[in-house]
Amino acid sequence: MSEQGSFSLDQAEIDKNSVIPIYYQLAKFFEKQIRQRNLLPGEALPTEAEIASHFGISRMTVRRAISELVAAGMVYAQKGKGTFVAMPKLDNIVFDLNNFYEEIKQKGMKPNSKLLEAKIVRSDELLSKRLGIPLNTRCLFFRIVVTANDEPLAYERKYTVYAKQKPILESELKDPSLSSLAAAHSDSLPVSSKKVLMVSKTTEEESLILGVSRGTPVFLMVQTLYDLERKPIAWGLSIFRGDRYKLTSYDGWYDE
Amino acid sequence: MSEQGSFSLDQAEIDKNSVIPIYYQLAKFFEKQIRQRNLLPGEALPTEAEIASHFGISRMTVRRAISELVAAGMVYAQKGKGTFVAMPKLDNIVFDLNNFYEEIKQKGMKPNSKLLEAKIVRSDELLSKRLGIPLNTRCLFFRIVVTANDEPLAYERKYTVYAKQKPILESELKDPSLSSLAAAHSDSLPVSSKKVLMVSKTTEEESLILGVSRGTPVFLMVQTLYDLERKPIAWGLSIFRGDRYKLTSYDGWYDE
DNA sequence: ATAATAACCTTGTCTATACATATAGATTTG
DNA sequence: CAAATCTATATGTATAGACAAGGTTATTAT
Repeated sequence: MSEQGSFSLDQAEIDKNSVIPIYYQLAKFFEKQIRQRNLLPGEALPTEAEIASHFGISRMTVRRAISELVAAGMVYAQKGKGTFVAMPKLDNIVFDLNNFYEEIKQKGMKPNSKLLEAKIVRSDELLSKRLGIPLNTRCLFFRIVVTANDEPLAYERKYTVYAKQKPILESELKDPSLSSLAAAHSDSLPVSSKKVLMVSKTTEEESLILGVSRGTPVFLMVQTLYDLERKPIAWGLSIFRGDRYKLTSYDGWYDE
Repeated sequence: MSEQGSFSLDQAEIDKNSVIPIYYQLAKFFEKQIRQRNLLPGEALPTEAEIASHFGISRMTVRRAISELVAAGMVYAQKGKGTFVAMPKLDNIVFDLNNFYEEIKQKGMKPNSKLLEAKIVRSDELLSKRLGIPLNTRCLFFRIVVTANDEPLAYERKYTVYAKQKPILESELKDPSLSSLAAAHSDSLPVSSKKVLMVSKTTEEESLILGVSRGTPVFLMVQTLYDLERKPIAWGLSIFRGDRYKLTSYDGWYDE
């Protein structure tokens, strides 16, 4: 298992006499290597013993450095195996609209997602720009309705590049999230994302599908997924019924 | 400086022979004490040496436990002084609408907030229920417009209990955030909050103030602040122009 | 060949110690 | 009296070593 990345411990400049703590210098070194893609997701870091002896420092100091990266979610350690670069989490950290599947369940309702359409399309000018691909490239298009107790809550339109040219599996329809669709059909994995949350009114089509009158205020979320080379690989637009959905956030850490 | 809280190290049940790590048991003990208000914000934890000798464990193990709490933001350590319980942060972790002051500045625009009105009102039924106070209690009422380059962006209405009966200071009008208003005029400090983000259409009054046509889609944020006893001490409603504002979130940790 | 075992490597926990650095209060000094 | 210095105490960094426990691989026994 050879490391094909351009990573090497020699590139690190650790000054043991600096006022900056060694563990901090070391943590920043690894963080930089990961951010600059010299260490890729899934790759192993050198073992703690290797790092310690390479720099002539204590293993505990190495552990202190790595624990910073673990806390930041950039690496994960497995007892007996090693420490590995994590897959970037594309969780919604700012708005929780995507995870509303769980919220619906907690309210005792039955969440479901119905696929309205799944087909191969040729990219027009707008889609080509959004996905950074030539005109008329073949892409996958999905139209999905998310329901709670069979009442429509959200309407989603999603596009991914169609690199693998493989058929759409039944199993994918159970989790039609943008990142899993992108992982299944593009030739690379999503590692970063951009989300924009806006408010809007429903169009004629959206009103029909969501079963609301035209012009109902809605949340509108636009999401773009990127791969390691910062190339967009998927694009999606979700519309959430404003009369049925709200975002709640509790701050502070007291019981009761 | 006597600790008047019901905190004592004796209450901790640390099992040194348990499979659960000592540092973890210790961290959970302190977390529980803080959550149950036996250790209040600003109060000092016992020193690391005290804790270590009390339980007959190493100081490094104590530090490991405390570092968990520091990472969780529940305590902060000051070199040479001690370790103290932190004030709960009421930052917007889920939606960043409140911090849009900064965002406006980053776009090279000039943010400003104009006080439309600040007066003492008697609570009606609705406000009494929201703040958990008797009918006709005296409260402070604020109406604020936030502008960017003199264009109105948001309209806010805020209520706080008027416990201190002290006049409204000029200085408060520079930072008319709900938590600073509550801190200034209620008899306790806000330590937790609830925020709800919704979409709506503007009313006649809101349209006039924001300078948009009636029925424009807007973000609507309702915020309630609570003190240590879970008593609501402030309530606010913010309306953000949907045609001028959007929430953007970037996930993943790669450069460029 | 297959299965059980042993050896080895990895991270996880814990100890005891040393010194650095920041703070606050007491003491000394001008 | 006031400023400077010392001293005690607190957290911060770093070390070396021991053992635990999960995981992999090579060895051995059947």
